Amino acid sequence: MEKKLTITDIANIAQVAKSTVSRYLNGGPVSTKTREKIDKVVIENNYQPNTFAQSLKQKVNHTVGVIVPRLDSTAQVEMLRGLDAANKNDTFLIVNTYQSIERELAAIEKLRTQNVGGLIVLTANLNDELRAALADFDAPVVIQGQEEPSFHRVVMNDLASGTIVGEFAASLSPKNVLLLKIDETKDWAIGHDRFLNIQKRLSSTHITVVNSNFSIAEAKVVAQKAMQSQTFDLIIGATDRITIGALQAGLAMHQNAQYIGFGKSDLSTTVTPNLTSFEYDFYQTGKQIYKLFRMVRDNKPLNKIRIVIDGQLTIRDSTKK
Amino acid sequence: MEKKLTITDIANIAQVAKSTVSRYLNGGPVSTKTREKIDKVVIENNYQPNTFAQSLKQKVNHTVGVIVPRLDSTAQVEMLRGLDAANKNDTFLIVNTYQSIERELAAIEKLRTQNVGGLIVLTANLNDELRAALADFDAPVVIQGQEEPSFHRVVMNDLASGTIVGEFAASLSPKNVLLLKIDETKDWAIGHDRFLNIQKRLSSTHITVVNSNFSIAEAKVVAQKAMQSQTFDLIIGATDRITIGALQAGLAMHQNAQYIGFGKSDLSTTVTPNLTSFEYDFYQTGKQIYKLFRMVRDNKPLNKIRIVIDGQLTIRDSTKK
DNA sequence: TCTGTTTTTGGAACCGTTTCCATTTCCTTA
DNA sequence: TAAGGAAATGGAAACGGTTCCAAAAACAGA
Repeated sequence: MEKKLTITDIANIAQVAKSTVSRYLNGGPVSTKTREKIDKVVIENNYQPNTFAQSLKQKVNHTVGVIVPRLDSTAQVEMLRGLDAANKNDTFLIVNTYQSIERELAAIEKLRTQNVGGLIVLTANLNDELRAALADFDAPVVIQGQEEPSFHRVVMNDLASGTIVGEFAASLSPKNVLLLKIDETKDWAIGHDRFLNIQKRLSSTHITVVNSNFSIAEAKVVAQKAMQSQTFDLIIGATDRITIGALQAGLAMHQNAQYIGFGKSDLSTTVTPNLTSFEYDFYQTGKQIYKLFRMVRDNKPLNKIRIVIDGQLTIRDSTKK
Repeated sequence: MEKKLTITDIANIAQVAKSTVSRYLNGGPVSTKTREKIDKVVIENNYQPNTFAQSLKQKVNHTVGVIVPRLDSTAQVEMLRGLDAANKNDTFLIVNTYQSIERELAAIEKLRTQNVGGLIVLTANLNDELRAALADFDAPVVIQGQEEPSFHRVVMNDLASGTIVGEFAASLSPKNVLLLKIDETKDWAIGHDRFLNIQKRLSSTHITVVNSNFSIAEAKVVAQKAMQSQTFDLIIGATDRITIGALQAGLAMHQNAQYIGFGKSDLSTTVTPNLTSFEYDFYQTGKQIYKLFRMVRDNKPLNKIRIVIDGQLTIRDSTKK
């Protein structure tokens, strides 16, 4: 708990000017002799420069704001883990916006006042105001999750995924399908893209589409309501959690259906039956996001860069009668 | 993308001294007339003070490091939500340590070099090195989760909870009980305290104790192994996730048992049967942690403060035959 | 040894705020 | 209307660094 030493203290102890200490710290020209002198003092006193003073003067800073819509999601947490793993020397300021656009705007504003050196936005939903706020953010911005041509971005290939899932679903020859979606105004990628081709491939089948939110509980309620009037033999949920909600409902109501989810959570292999699921590697995706961010910050490319992440279907018990 | 305005710019435009603008910003004495003048300029230019300069000058700094062992836990995420909700004007630097002590030490060191104005540690496990690092951290520290008398802390009343759960368990008159614990060297509060009184109350019953980690998958495997040699009629898990893992195993192996968990996750009401669980309100706990932190930072109390959080048992279908 | 060039160093200014202190302005009251 | 005290204001110094520039030291070649 002792008082923190400043660069001036170090300079005094080492009998040099503080500009020399500053140069020493930043790899400027310093003679071997004085370098050793300062070395000794710095190590002995475990000196750490004050980052605020540094950032005040220097223009770039290595704090990167990360905006996350929700933390109770395996996908998001895995991406954060990927960011951490790929991270070189940045500090991430993680802000959870709880899926609220207002909170997201407030977070951006706050990060702006903190002069963060960049922004990584895991996004579910952009409106014009948000787009504007991000567009004139005064540091590099990379987004994930939505196909927004005006930003550098990492997107999941939901259109292709939908095709794969749709084809597999069709191969099961279902009679009556329940799709548990997310409202497309809440999340276009998941709400719209992910289901577009599923619906196409199942166009000759009877389909019921209902919206849920991301919680297991809500999905269960929504599924229960749908099941009251009909019997389904195939249920596809927008995420694993949603599908598990539906599975709980189905089990309780003794509906003998097959289930398909999206995502990659430990839940899919722990429920009974294990869940067939279209899986993305979110950990690797996180690494990609960081790489893209570095690219953008270092090279300031003129055109927006787009990285696409593919996934794969893993078939488990929930689609084996 | 325009250049950021400084307080000097604002002062010039408004034709006042920058000290006046500063006072205006910080609620000092300013006449109505100049207040209005400055108001206008600040709003028109969307002026935001530079936080680095502020932190440089002010002694307290409003970035608070939050160390979290894992993000894939409802409890932890809820506490973070509580922190956010109670937060006045601090910025949280969330660091996920993935339950690794080395990563936690590294995080503390890094946060120190960033001059954070305090530390909130949601902790599962402290060793001597970690204790030492936290003890001479040069800013207020508050921990949650473990009973460490040398720190300001918020702890869950696991001893009392164990008594309640133990009594309820005894009232079910089980013949053969399986306890799914956490290794006490990994998490003393959950591994030891939570189970101490459960075991006392069930001392006349046959008990099998096995360790798991926090994942559903591991719990399922561990439970399966235990169930291979015996049949249990009551299973108590250290967390809801662990209990759900056991439930999955039990269902698969057609063991007709009752189940009790700990925690407060949406999972407990979505599995079938709904889980009887001893519930803590982690959201409120998060708020308490922040309040304690503010207390400590503002008043620098001489003695360590301890706040105890009680929970309550909620009985659901999993203990109704 | 002297001059000229390069390397190292110290001093001062600056980054954008807050805060202290002295001065000015504004009210009250006599 | 003058005097006194309270409230508002401006100027300057500080916070802990970096950076510019000129001076000093070290080195090189003749």
